[in-house]
Amino acid sequence: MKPFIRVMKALSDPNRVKMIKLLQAKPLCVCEIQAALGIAQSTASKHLKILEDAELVVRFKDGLWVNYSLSDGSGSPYAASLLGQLKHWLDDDPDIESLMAQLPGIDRLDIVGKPPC
Amino acid sequence: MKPFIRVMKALSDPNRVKMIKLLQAKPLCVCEIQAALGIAQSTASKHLKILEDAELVVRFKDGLWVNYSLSDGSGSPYAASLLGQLKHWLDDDPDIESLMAQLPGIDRLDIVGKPPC
DNA sequence: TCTATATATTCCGATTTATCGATATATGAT
DNA sequence: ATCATATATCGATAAATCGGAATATATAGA
Repeated sequence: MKPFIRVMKALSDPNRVKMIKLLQAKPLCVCEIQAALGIAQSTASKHLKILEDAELVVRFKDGLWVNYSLSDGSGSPYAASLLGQLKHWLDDDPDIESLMAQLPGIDRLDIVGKPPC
Repeated sequence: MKPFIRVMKALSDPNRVKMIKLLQAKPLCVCEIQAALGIAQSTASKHLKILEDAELVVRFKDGLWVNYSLSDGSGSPYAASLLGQLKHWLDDDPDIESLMAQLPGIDRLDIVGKPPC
């Protein structure tokens, strides 16, 4: 029961669902997700932990960055099923559409904002 | 987004998931569900409203009783998908097993407890 | 109409959840 | 070793959620 509830709870928050949709495009680091959603860094990190605990996403470090990507679902049949459905669900949702539209402009190297010249 | 979130939230509570599993066996009235779960009547009624708003269950009145049964899913693809999966999910969960085991002993006519003789 | 009963709604306290700012941790570079 | 930076954790606050008791609503029967 617990693992199932964990997956449902994880997908009960709009920001976390948006994270899943973002990660369908490509793996992203915390700061990119944070920028795409316009939320505080601590908030993004906590949401990602909840998604990870539900086995919906996996994390792998790359130097200073921590990248997240969708889980392959092997750890949880509930996560696997929902991830599969979410591949086509919500694609025509206005919030999701505008979110995905701005994703190409998001790059971890632009976020810090290095001073010119 | 809202309809999807509603379904996920509805299935994020153990008591509501148990209600879905109970209704897989047969339609039940509020008092039967309340008795099976051992919760207050107002609590049962409130949970059922949340499930109904998510289009996971439907209600039909029969005199003084209000019966609930699983939705056919035609109103929400999210509800339809989750209801389909829940047909086989959690069947071996200890809580669900003991819950279903006591279901045959639950009857709306026994709940009121008519005096003997 | 009055009574009894099954359900819905309201009210309230307790717990959880979402969010952010501040701080701690970890890693790469100097 | 020190510094800078990306991320995680902690602390606090506001909002949402869950539970039950009390009350309101609706319907069947006398």
